[in-house]
Amino acid sequence: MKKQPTYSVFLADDHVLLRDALASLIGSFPEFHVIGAAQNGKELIHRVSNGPKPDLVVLDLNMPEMDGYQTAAWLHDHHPEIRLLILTMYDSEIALIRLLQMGVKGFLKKDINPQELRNAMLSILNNGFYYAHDTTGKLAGLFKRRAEEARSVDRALLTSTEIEFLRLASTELTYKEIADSMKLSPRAIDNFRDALFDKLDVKSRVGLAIYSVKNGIVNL
Amino acid sequence: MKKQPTYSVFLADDHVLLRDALASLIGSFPEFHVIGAAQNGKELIHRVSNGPKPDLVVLDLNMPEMDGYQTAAWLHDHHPEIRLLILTMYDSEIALIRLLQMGVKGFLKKDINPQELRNAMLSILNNGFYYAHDTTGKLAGLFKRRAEEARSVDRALLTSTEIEFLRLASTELTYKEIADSMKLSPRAIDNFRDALFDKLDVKSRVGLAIYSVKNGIVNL
DNA sequence: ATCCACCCGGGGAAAAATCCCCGGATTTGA
DNA sequence: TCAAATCCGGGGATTTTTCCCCGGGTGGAT
Repeated sequence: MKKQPTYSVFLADDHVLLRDALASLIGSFPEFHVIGAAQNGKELIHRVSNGPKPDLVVLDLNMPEMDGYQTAAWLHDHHPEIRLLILTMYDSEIALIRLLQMGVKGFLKKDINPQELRNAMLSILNNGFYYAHDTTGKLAGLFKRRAEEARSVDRALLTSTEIEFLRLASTELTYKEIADSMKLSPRAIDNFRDALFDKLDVKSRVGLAIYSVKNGIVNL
Repeated sequence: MKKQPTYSVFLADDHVLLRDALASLIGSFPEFHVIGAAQNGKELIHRVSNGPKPDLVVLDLNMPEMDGYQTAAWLHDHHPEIRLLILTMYDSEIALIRLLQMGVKGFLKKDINPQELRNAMLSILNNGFYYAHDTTGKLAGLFKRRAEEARSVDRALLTSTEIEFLRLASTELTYKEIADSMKLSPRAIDNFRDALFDKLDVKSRVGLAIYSVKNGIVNL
């Protein structure tokens, strides 16, 4: 029997090695105990639905089968009391805001040291949120712009249609085929492309594809 | 003092968490001991040059600063007696052959379990090589084709010019700008593009870019 | 020497992508 | 209710990409 209560944590990451490493690392923190680990969002949801609810879920953003975005959305809808910490390969303003809206309380790039992870988890549970230093900088820039012009935040967001378009633009389909696939006219596709060129600060379709990969919109 | 000799291992991976996990995992195998770990190829080379030489180097293919390809080439040139095990995110026939020519004795996808890693390391040191099951399949297909038509292996290889082109094709430069940058005529660029479309089985520039990302030719 | 693969380069044409112009419908918020 | 923003869509023009045709040079292997 323990005197002080510890937080329960559930993990999801598709890499066995990293998952095990995270599990044993988190288990070594006196404040936490790992109650389970899954290799994708689908498995996590299944096991959380049919088992004990963790205080905190640590999610890899880039997973096959069901990625961090989808999983975060589901958790936010069905178990809003569960805190979320997202691990990402890369950080981008847009990915960040998208996650914020899904009830994510913290982000961490994957190249972290153990102490940072512990700080993040404790901060989320005690303060309700956690932002790494570089993340903070991005957010600060964002809110600063929001003060200047209110539409900045909206501008920085991607709609689900835009995301769907980005996914298709990262394939070998032509815009015409993309239009068919999305049941839109080629003209509408033109608008999405141009809007995204502006929004994401790229100049060509290759730029869109690279952006999508970097931000986990497409999984390789 | 130990009765049985153990193999010395040096690690290189840019992710702290995974690097630490690998180090402690490998250290727990009775046959191995870790003599060092670096976060990129540059650091690895520096420390191997000025320190003890390991029996085996375990390398992440996708590293910033100096990636697995470059590092493998350097090791092969300067310390050919050191065995190499490469960890990759994705496996592709072409990346594989490229590494084979650099003296790499083994490949492993990153989503492995601990036992597989140990088997791989032992196999490389005892038998001189290691191929995972899926890798074996790819190689088998390759050698089969080689028997049929000798040029298959050459076909499957990328020249350094092609790699340079792929790198530039994964940016927002136009082909004309790429031509300038490579000091070639736009026509020559056309040839590279068409040859690679055929070789890599893609149909558009986006396909080239995605391929390059998947195979670590470009680092994000 | 001869064959082969590779590298470099050209003309021309079709398709795709990029970039302007524009209006109407719907939604959102003041 | 009115204004602003967003979404969808069209016309038209330019640039870029893609796809054919073609030959010359070079270096290695037989």
